[in-house]
Amino acid sequence: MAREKDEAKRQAIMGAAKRLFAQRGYQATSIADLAREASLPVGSVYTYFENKEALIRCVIEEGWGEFFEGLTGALAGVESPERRLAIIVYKMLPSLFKDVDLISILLSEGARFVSLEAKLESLTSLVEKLIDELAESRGIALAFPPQKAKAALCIFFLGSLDTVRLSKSAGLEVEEKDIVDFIRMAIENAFRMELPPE
Amino acid sequence: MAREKDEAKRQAIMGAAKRLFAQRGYQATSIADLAREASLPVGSVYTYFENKEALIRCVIEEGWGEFFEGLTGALAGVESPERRLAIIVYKMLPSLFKDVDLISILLSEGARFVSLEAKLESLTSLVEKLIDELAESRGIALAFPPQKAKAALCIFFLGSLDTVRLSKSAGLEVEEKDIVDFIRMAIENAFRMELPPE
Amino acid sequence: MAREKDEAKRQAIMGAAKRLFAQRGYQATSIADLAREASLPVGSVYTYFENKEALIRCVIEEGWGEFFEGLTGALAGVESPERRLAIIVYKMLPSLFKDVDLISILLSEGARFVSLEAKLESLTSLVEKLIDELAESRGIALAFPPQKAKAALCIFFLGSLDTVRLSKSAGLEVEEKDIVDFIRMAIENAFRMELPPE
Amino acid sequence: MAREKDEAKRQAIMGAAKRLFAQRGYQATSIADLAREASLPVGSVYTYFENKEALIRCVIEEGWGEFFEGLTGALAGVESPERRLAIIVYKMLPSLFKDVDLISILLSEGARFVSLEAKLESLTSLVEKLIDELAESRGIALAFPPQKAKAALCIFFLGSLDTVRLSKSAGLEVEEKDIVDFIRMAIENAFRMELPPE
DNA sequence: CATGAATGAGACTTCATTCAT
DNA sequence: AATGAATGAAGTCTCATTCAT
Repeated sequence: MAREKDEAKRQAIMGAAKRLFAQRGYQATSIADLAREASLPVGSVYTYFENKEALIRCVIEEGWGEFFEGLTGALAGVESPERRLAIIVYKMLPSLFKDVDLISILLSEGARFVSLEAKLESLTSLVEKLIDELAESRGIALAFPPQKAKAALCIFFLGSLDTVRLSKSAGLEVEEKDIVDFIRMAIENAFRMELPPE
Repeated sequence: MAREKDEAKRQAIMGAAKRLFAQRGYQATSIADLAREASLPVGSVYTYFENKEALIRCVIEEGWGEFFEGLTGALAGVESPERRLAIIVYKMLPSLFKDVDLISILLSEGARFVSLEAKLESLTSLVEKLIDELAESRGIALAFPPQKAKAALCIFFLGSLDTVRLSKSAGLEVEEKDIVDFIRMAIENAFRMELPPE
Repeated sequence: MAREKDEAKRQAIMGAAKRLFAQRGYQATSIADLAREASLPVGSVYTYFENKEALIRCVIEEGWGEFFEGLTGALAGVESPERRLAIIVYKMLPSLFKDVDLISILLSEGARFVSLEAKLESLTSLVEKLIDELAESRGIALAFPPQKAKAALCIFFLGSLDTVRLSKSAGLEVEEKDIVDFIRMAIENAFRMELPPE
Repeated sequence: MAREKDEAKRQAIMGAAKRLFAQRGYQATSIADLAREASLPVGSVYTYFENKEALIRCVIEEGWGEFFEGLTGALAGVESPERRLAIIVYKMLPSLFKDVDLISILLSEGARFVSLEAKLESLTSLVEKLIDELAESRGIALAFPPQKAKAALCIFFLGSLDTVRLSKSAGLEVEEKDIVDFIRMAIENAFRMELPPE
C-alpha cells in the first residue's frame, strides 16, 4: 500500500553510523552528520531507528551477531578440535580484524551501550570447551590451568582487537599477521601441537 | 603558598576530570559537571587549563607519566633482568590496574587525544630490551621470536588493561590476580624460568 | 454501505481526538497519537479531515451542536416556562456535565478555534427569552435586572462547566449534584418559585 | 565577582511568557518567541528558568501569589465582615480582572501545571469563613446552605474569570462592571444586606 | 480509497567559552 | 585572579502533511 520500509536505507544508515562512530566517536557524531554520510534526510534516521542510542546498539549487536554467527557457522560440522581451533585462528579472527570500525566501536563505546561481558562470556565459554576437548584428546595438562583460562582468553581476544585497532587507526606498527602468528604460537606452545594450516 | 593553593585546585580539577571522563566519557561530561565535582567555579577550570581538550590531554599524559616514571624509577638500580621483570609484573602492572579511571580513559578516549602508539612504543621497547637481556642471560631462544615480540607485548598489555577495565566497570568476572598470574605464567613458560617472588 | 464504514471511521477519529485533546491538549496530541488511539492509519485522518485544526473545530462544533440540538429538541413543544427551565436544569445541564472531555476542550482550547462567544450568545439569548416569559408570567420584577442577565448567565454557565471540569479532572471536591442544586436554588430565589421536579 | 543574576531580566522573561502564553497558548509559544519578546538571547531563558514548564509554573504561582497576598493584605485589620466582603468584591476581584493574561493562563493551562484545586480551596475556605461570620452577625440562615457554599463559590469565581477572559480576548459582550454588579447583587440578596460602597 | 514512509522545519535544551564585575 | 552569568551555535528529536504505492 504505502512505501515499505527500505532495507537499503536502513543499511545505509547503519553503514554511515559504523563508519562515523568508529572514526569520530559516538558523541562527536551528530545525526546530521550521519544523515549526510548516508545521503538521507535527517528525519529518515528516525524512521529506521528509535533514537541515536538504539542506532549504536544495533550497529554493535548486528556486527557482533554477524561475527558470532559466522563463527558458529564455520565450526558447524567440524569435528576435530584442532581444525576447529585452526578455523578460529585462521579464518574468524582475521575476518573480525578486517572490521576495524566494529572493533573500534566495541572497544571505545561498547561497554557503555551493550553488555560486552555477555559477549565475551559466550565467546570464552565456546573456546574453553574447545580447549578442554583438545587437552583431553592430546592427553596433556594445560599450560594455562583451567581457572585462568578465561583471563587468558580475554587478554588474548581483547588485546588482539586493541592491537589491531591501534595499528590501523593510530600508527601502531604491528602487522596483523604477527598478531595471528603470535596467537598460533601461544596455542601450539600450550598444547604442544601444530595447528593444521588452513 | 599561593602556588600550593593553585596546585591543589589544579589537582581537584584533574581528579574530577579523571573520574567523570572515565565514568561518563569525555563528550558527555560538561565543564559545569567538572566544576561542580571539583567544588570550584566554572571559570577556574579555564584558569588552569586552556580548554576541555587540553584538560583530557593533561589527565592522560600526567596519568601515564606517573605510571611510566614509577616504572623507570622502580627499575633504576635493579640489575638482574629477572628481578626487573618481577618488579614490572608484581608491582607496576598491579599499580596501574588500580587506576581503572585512567585505564578507561586511555582505552576509550586515549587514541583520539594523545599518541597511544608512542606510549606503547616506549613501553614495549623498554620491555623488549629486558627480554633480550633475559634471553641472552639464560642462553635460550625465545619462545616468542623477536619479530613478534612487539605484537605479543601489545596484546598482553592492552589485553590486560581491557580485561581489568571490563572486570571493574562492566561485570566481567575475571580476577585481577588471575590476570597477573597468567602473565607470570606466560613469561615463565617463554623463558623456562621462575619469576622471583616479590 | 460504504458510507456507513466511512462514518464509523470518522467517528473513531473524532472520538480519539476528543479524548486525547481533552486529556493532553491540542498541541500535545500528534496526528500519530490520534491514529493509534483510533486504530487507523495516519493517512486516514487526512481522508476525513482537512487538517488538525479542522479536526478540533469539528470536535467542538459537533459536540456543541449535539448539546444545543438536544436542548432545543427537548424544549420543543414544551409550553410552560417553568418546565422548560426544569428541563434545562435537570436534563440538559447534567447531560453536558457528563461530557467532561467536551467541556475541557471547550474551556481550554475552544476560544482559540471556534467562536465561543457566538455559542454563549445563542445559549444566553435562548435562556433570556425564557426568563422574560417567566418573569412576565409570574408578574415579578427580576432579582437579576435584565441588563445583567447575560453576565449572570455566562457566569453560571461557564462557572458550572469549569467547576465540573476541575472536579472531574483535577481533584476539586465539588459534587455535580451540588452544582445543579445551587443553580436550581438561584433560579427559585430569583423568581420566587419552585422549579417543577423532573 | 561575576555578574549577578539580574532580576530585571527575570521579570522581562516572566512578562513575555505571561503575555505570549495567554495569547497563543503554552505549547504554541516557543522559547525563541519568548526570548524575542523579552529582547534577550535564547540561552538566557535557561539562565533564569530550569525549563519551559518551570517557567509557566512560575508565571502562574507568582501571579496567583500576588493576587492572594494582595487579598489577605487588604483584609488584614479589617474587622467587619461586611467591609471585608466589600473589599473582595470592589477591590480584589476587579484587580484580578485586570490581569486577563493571568486569567487566561490559569483557565487554559493552569490545571495541567499547577494545583488549581488547592488554590480554589484556599480561596473558598477564606470566603466561607467570612460568610459564616456574616450569616451569624446578621442572624440569618444562608440562602446558600453551607454544604453548597463551595460549589457556589467555585461557580461564581471561575465563572467570573471565564466571563472576563472571554469578554476581553474573545468578543463576548459583557461588561466587567456587570459582572461585579451581579456578584454584589447575589451577595446582597443572599444576606439581605447592602454591601458598603468602597 | 488506503497506507505509512518520507520530509525538513522547528521545537527544546545544552554547553564551551568569554568577560563584566 | 576569581566568579558565574551570558551567549548562540548546534544537538537530538518531533511532527503535520504529502504522496508513492
